[in-house]
Amino acid sequence: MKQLEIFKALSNKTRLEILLWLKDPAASFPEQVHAGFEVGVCVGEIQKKAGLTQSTVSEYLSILQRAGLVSSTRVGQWTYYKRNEETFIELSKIIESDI
Amino acid sequence: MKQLEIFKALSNKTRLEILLWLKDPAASFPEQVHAGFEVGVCVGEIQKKAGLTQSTVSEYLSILQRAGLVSSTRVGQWTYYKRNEETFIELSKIIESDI
DNA sequence: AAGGTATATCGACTTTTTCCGATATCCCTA
DNA sequence: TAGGGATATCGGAAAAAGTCGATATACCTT
Repeated sequence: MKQLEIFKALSNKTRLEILLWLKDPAASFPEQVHAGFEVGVCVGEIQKKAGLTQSTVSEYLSILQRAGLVSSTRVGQWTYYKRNEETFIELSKIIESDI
Repeated sequence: MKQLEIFKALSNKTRLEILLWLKDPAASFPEQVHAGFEVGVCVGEIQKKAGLTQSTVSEYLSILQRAGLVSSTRVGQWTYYKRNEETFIELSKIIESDI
């Protein structure tokens, strides 16, 4: 686990918000037409909620993904992102003992 | 607890190293002449070990302090910094449940 | 095959962070 | 109270991150 990359990914207000939204997609986003929330939430929905441009949000999601905090699944023309809970658990342990 | 500020403070290689060194000062620094390690480690020792300028290290320490990760004690002309373990514990809990 | 929609990538500009040298402040001792 | 040592603060140059609009790519539908 590359802690530094994770902390950098978490050092941005919008990215922290995205992670929170993804914690409870049903509460945070309107119903998705093309897939249930099990696969995650598509970029477009996240973008609308974040209020930044499509390119910025896409970039943010790949920063979160490179840090291992989310993972993505492509389904048709949509890419769905969801949280990677194992990374959060690992991170919490690292903070308890390795930092 | 201001998570964003904490994550920013942790987003730097040298600052992470400093926190690690402060975890076991006796193993990381030469014996201090003017005080035992209970009060912390003085800026000069940290600076030597970090290999950056005095001003940079002083600045880094205050970033860590503003984030609540370390605290300082002035004794004579020395300022001793030590870890604030409660913040690390809190942070680990926040990651488990609030992020 | 063509057009449309969703996402990713690129290039540019702005803002923030990194890190330095110089200087100021604080405190000790002669 | 003057000089010296330790730390803090200031101002700036360079590098990185934030953010955008434009364009490319991928895929779906007709």
